[in-house]
Amino acid sequence: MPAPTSAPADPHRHDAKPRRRVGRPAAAVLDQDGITAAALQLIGKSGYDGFTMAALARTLNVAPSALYNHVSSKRDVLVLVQDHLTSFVDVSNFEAEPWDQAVRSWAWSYRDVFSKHTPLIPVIAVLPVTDAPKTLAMYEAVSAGFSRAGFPQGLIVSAIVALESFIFGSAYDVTAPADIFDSGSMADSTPNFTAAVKQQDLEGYDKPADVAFNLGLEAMIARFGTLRG
Amino acid sequence: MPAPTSAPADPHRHDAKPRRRVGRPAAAVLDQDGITAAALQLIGKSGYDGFTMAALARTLNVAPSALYNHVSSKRDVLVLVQDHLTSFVDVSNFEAEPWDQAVRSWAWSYRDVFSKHTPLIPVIAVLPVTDAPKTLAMYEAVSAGFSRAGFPQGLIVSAIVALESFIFGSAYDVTAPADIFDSGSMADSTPNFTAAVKQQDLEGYDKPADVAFNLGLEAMIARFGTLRG
DNA sequence: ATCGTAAATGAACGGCATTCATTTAGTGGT
DNA sequence: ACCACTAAATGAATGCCGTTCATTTACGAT
Repeated sequence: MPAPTSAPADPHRHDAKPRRRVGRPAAAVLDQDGITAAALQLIGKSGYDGFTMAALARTLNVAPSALYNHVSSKRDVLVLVQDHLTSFVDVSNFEAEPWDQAVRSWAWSYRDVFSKHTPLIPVIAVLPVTDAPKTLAMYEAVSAGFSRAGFPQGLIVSAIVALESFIFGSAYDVTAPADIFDSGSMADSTPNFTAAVKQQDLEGYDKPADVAFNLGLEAMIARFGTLRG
Repeated sequence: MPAPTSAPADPHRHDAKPRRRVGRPAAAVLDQDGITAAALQLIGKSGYDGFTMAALARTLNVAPSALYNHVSSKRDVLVLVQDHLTSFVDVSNFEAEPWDQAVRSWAWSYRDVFSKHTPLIPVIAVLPVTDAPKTLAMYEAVSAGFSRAGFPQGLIVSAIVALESFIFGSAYDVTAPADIFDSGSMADSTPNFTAAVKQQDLEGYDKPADVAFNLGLEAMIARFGTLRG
């Protein structure tokens, strides 16, 4: 039976709250840039776990299905975010500084940007550059720098890819827990490794991920430098 | 109305098929090794997209919920698979061959194994070694090799991490589409990059991913070799 | 004026990992 | 020999999630 105070059911009655607007709005409230910005903000606040199409729609005050008028999938949104983030990577030094300095600042900033966005790495790694204009612009700036520095034309892409692979792998490394190499109760059966880990802990001023990144990056810079004509 | 030939509903009647067995089986049909093997086989057949707990259970002739008596999550299964795969990585050369040769064969086999399993990389990269005994065994073999080769104790872990980061990043690279760098209609605005890609295509006998991996790996081997005491 | 279309809604769908009450059959203790 | 305990299965249910679709509406062009 109905609650005593409730009015009888009437499908046509007016609610206290006005009906939510439906249909074409006065001006479009959504576009790809707005979606990208909202996505980036949501990811910053809730991480990639909390980043769902429903949550994204909520921050935009819109129904989830409305998003699909502007993007074709969640992956699409991730691509937009990825491309936007790439514009934060520092390529400025390829214009003024010497080649090795430029590579260094490029690589460090690239790693730093994506170490906070490792879930994008599987997306980037297989994404055609056509779908990511800002990323393409980065490649242009970097390869122009390599070219100007006298790098053999046929090796430029390979060298960039090698550096990029190292950068992506190292971005994961940044997010690893500090005690990831603690062998715990199995220390007895792994004496060499356990000793190496202990020694590293003793010597390390900097964060282990930074030491490893520096080591690999300098190796590549040194060796690739000898390839310049 | 019921179909003419159907018997009246009777909750106690015996079906033609015997009731599915419920409750404790004569002998346990599941264990972690069996789950790991089945998971690996399923991934091989259906890829990581087709790899669901329901599908895994189906291949084992078991209800999905039964899996949770032996693993605590899907991630758990992925960890088991990851650890198993690591035993396919070749560390044998650290015992007989010179250091640089050993690193080479280790790195190539490591990359080859996980290039077919890139969805595991985010799992490995942050996984405490305690949870992956075979992975820990690999680290022991590798760090023993570095130690025997006269590598300074405090740098061994950093060097391995740098190599590993490069390996993981390069594993993604293997899976990238061949025309990933085709700049298409934007070629005009990226002359340097477009030229570099074209030149690479002309010169390349080997697969681009292999050229890049070789380039980076040899850079690291050469540089790290100079650190040995 | 009218017509087409862009852009919103909300209901529905299928799939996913995971949880839970329940059932059963071995195991170990008395 | 009996009983209590527990390991290991079932299947129903839960709560998300990404995505689709019919429907509604208002702007802009003809």
